[in-house]
Amino acid sequence: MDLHERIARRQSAHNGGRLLVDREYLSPAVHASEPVGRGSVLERCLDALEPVFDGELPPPIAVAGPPGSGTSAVVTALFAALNEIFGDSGRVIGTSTRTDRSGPTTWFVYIDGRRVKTPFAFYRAALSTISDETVPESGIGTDELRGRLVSRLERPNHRAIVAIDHHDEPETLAYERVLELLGSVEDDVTTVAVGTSEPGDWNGPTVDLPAYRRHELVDILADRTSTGLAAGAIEHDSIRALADWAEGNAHNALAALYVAASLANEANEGRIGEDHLETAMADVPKTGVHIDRTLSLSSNRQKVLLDLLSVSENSKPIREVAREIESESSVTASTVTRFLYELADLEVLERVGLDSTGSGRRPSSVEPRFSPIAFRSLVAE
DNA sequence: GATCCACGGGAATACACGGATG
DNA sequence: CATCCGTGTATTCCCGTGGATC
Repeated sequence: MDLHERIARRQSAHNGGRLLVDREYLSPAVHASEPVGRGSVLERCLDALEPVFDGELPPPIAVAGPPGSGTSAVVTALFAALNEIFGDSGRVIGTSTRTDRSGPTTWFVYIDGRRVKTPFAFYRAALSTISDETVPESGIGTDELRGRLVSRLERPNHRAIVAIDHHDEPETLAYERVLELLGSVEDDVTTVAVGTSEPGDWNGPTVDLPAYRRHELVDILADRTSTGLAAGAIEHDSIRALADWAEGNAHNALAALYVAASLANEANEGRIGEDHLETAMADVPKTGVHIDRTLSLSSNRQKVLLDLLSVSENSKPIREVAREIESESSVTASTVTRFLYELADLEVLERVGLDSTGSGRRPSSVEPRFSPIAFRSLVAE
């Protein structure tokens, strides 16, 4: 966004008296194109990738940090920038950095394990970064796609660095699986494993991210509010309160900010009040999962989640919840039940044991491990 | 026609508990 | 007393089908 655009948004915000200037910039599911407050981490990542600058491939690297510590934010930003410089997408963009460069082509491929879960999807995602031809979505075999990837990488002076993000979450592409899929081109590819922990029996270099410190969280929140909200829409004290509450978890801080802003906006108030902040912090579970985990689900699961939120005031057995959801949707209770168990396996829901009501096995209930208000708002888009 | 894979439903299995059995 | 059994529930698992795309 250039300066004119910023000013225009600010102006329209004042004219319309609107609180939300840029909803997307406030979204906890969207990474900033340039991470705030992670300069030293970026440097350490570049250190680990140093051989690239000499036209070599570095050894496999792990990037690990606790939830909300910015691992994804750092890697997505870094890979986008590096791919601009070292990749060769075939696009005719004559940036100065590009024309100065000589030497081998190195693509920086970012794979989001939450959305890329099958071999077919993996090859497809990799190819779309590496090649500028359009990659079919179906109607073509997985072997065919692998063949295209291999032939592209086997050419001299062509190689790739593949980041596999969220490799240690349930049902995502595991790191070992990616290694298998890359087996036939392993000499031309190196990997970056991004997650909350290193892959099993890891003995390569690791870039460890610490949780954000308080003032860093304040900077992140201030950056988002200055662009996303009308001027003066939030007190600096409120930002500090959010940062304190989030205890280093940037996702939780941003989610609560987003919820508070949404509440104030819906109430047609020009600024975020104390009550909005309180409600927001209560709505975002501190030990929950990233909101993007819910957003990466298929639409029918999201629908079931929405129904669950509207149905379950107090914790009821899964069987009853499923029956109520059945009446609002087109699927049977049996299918809803299975979805709810699956969502619990994905850690999106938490199973809560209930007291036995009679004979038979003890029922359990499910509760969201994400912010309901943020989910409703983000899914509606 | 080929291919991927999301969908959906119900079958199969696991568990809890009380009561019968050895 | 220890174990088995039957019944009722909860949970997991499997697999055929069809939409979308090429």
